[in-house]
Formats: sequence, C-alpha cells, structure tokens
Amino acid sequence: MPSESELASEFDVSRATIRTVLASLASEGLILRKQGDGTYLNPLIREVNTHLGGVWEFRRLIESSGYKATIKALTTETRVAQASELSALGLPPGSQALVLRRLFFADLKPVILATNIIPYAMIIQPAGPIDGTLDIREILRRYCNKKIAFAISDVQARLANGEATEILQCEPGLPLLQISITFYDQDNHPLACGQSYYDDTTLRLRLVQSWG
Amino acid sequence: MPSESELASEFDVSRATIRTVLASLASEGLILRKQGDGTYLNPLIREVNTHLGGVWEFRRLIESSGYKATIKALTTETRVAQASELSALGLPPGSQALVLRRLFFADLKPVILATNIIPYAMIIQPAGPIDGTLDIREILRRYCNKKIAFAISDVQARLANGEATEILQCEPGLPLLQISITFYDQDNHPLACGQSYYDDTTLRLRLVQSWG
DNA sequence: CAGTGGTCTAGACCACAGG
DNA sequence: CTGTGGTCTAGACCACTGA
Repeated sequence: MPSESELASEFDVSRATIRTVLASLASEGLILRKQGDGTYLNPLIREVNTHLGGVWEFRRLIESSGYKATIKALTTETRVAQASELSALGLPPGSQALVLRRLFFADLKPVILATNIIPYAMIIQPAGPIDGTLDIREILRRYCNKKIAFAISDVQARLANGEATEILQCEPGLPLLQISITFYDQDNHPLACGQSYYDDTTLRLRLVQSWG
Repeated sequence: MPSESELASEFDVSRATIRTVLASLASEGLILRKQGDGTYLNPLIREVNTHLGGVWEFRRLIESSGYKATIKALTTETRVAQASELSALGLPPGSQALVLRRLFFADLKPVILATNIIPYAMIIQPAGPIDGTLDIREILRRYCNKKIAFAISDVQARLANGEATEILQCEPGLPLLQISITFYDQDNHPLACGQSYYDDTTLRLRLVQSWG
C-alpha cells in the first residue's frame, strides 16, 4: 500500500488523519503494518466473516461467507417477558415485551434461528407494523429512537431442542452454537436482548484478532 | 472520568496522546465516551472475560471469570503433522511438528483441553525442554523468536468424544465449544495452530463488542 | 543510507450536551 | 453559554527496515 505520507498528500489531509484511519483498519486485522517497511493488505481477510467480535451481525456474516442471505420474519408478538429476559433487560416482573422471531438463510438453507426481545415500553407509540427483516440496530433506531453503544454476548454449545431442529431442519441432538446477547446504550441501560441458535455445519463462525 | 484536557495536563502530554489511549480503551468497550458530556467507565466490564475476540487467551479468560487458573502440561511430543495441520501451517507432507497438549483448570475443575502444533523446523536449535505452561505467544517468542501479528479462529459446537470426556471429566455427548485457531506473523506466514475443547458449563465465553 | 511507521506536540475549529 | 469529545493540521523526532 502507499505510505502514510503519500496517502496524506493524495487525499490532501494531514498524516495524523491518515493514521487514525489506518489504525482502525489495523485493529480489525484488515491491514498489516511494519515499522520501517510499509503497510500491507491482509490477503487472508477474505476468509474471515467476523471482525471484532460482531458475532451477531448475521446478515453480514452469511454474505461474507459467500452465501446469499435472506431473512424470514417468523413471528412478531407481544407477550409478558420471561424471567431471564426481565433480568437481562432490568425490567419489573410482568413487563410486556415485543418478541421478534427470525430465521436467517444461507442461500436456501436455514442456518440461524434468532429471537430478539425489546421492552414494549421502549417502542415509540403508535407502533406501526415492524419490519422483521431489518437489522436489530436499525429496528432500535427506527422504532425506539435508540442507538446501540455496546453489546455483551455469551457463546455456548447447546444441543438442538425440538423446536430448533424443526425450524433449522437439522437432526435432533446436533450441537448448535447458542449466542445470547444483550445490547446497551451509552448510558449503560439495556435496550434489547436476544438468543440465537447457529448451525455451524454449513456456516463457520470465523473471526480474526490482531495485535498491533 | 477526568476530561481529556485534564488528563493531558495531569500527565503533561498533549491531548492527542491522551486521545490515542482513550480511543483504544473505547474500542475494547472499557470506557464509554459521550460527545458534549464526558468519558465514563463501563461498569459492566467486570462481567466480561474476553475483549476483542481474544478467545484463546485461556489463562486470562479463566482468571477474569473469577477462578484461579492453573495449567497442566499433559504431553510434549514430536510427531509427523496430520493433514489438517499441514494445510493450516503450509507445510510439505511428512513434516515434523511439536505437539503441546495442555489442560487448563478453573480452580480445580478442568475446563479447557488445548492442543498446539508448532512446526519443528521453526524451533530454534538446540531445543531445550519446553515449558508447557507458558502462553503460546511466549512459547513462540522464546523458542522460535517469532511474534504473532494476528490469528484466525473458528468456533464450533462439538460433542465431547471419548478422549475429551475423560480428560475434561464430563459426560459423553456433552456439547463443547471447539476453537480451532491459526497464528500468523506480520508476513502472513502461519506460525502455529491449535485446537481446543472448551467446557462452557463452568466457564462462560462472554465477550464485549462496542461501536464508537 | 533513505524511507517507513510509531510517537508526540501545540495549537485549531466543530458538534454536541448540560445547566 | 461553557465544557465536552470529535476532527484536523503542520510540523517534529525516534526506531526500525531494506537496499
């Protein structure tokens, strides 16, 4: 790649500005920087589908694995939140929540079953019909006017239960990745949570980590 | 937290220097920054054991989950590398490799069974006895004079096989997390690879991801 | 040796939040 | 309005690499 100075003069900005951009690319492992030598593209990066732990961006994850991603909204219902959801979202018992059930396909194969829970009180009223094929970030932005600052996720190995085997069309007893995630805003308030079952036989969860 | 200007004058450096540090902390989700307001510590960060996808730093992972980490070196042998190892490491068929087998304990419970493969040709000769309790980064640095630039890992759910159930003292058929990783240097050459089985019943793999 | 990235300075202006 | 973080400039010196 061109040197920092060359890039700086090419785009007519200071070298410091170029450096901030390159630093963020390097932290994701997209480029490799060698002091005294130069900056190089990482040729292996095409094989990676997850950067910086964004394990829940399923659409991008499927597409960067070379499949066509389609999202099918299974159900959109309002119900009383369960105990685990109440504690994750910091809600009082009996709170209503919007539950989005979605299925992600890689090409035509169902690979991820995702359930997202949003406190009903957080949704801007009047709540029109919610587009279940949207990214969770976009849903929170559009229907709740909230912005995700960070998320905490648990990754576990779980056996497929009855419902998951049926929807994902897999054998009972197949081990699946279970991803439980909670999204927070900048004030540390939980915005939404979710639980996903990930069939890793077709779609590998592959991530890169770099050391500057 | 103190403002950028305050920190700059306190440590007698420029604000740009402070910003570099804070930016790296924010990218790991350790602090939350709000324009027009201030910088805040993320109080939830104690509950997270993995930052930036460092899913293979098992010692740190165990300790940050509140357990005492001990590492037991099971075996250290030199053998012909297997097909999957040859392809991961870019070696010709028949190459010798050093195989490190290690067991990680959380308190007294075995939680992670890790196997690391290092090309024999990469080890600085004469090879003394290798300390199997060292971090893989430290092993590569000390015995190979190599530095890891980045790593690519696959995370999958797998059923415990006979050997893993025995060593990890778990039920046969228990789903485990399988982490397959390859380490690379700055020139994109593979340095080592590894395969680990992770019992997530005691130790949760919990990671944070942030959006600036 | 010349050129690279790594680090740093001392300013500047802007967008934004809170009182 | 003041103070915050976000962005940027135009320099500087250093450590390191490769020829």
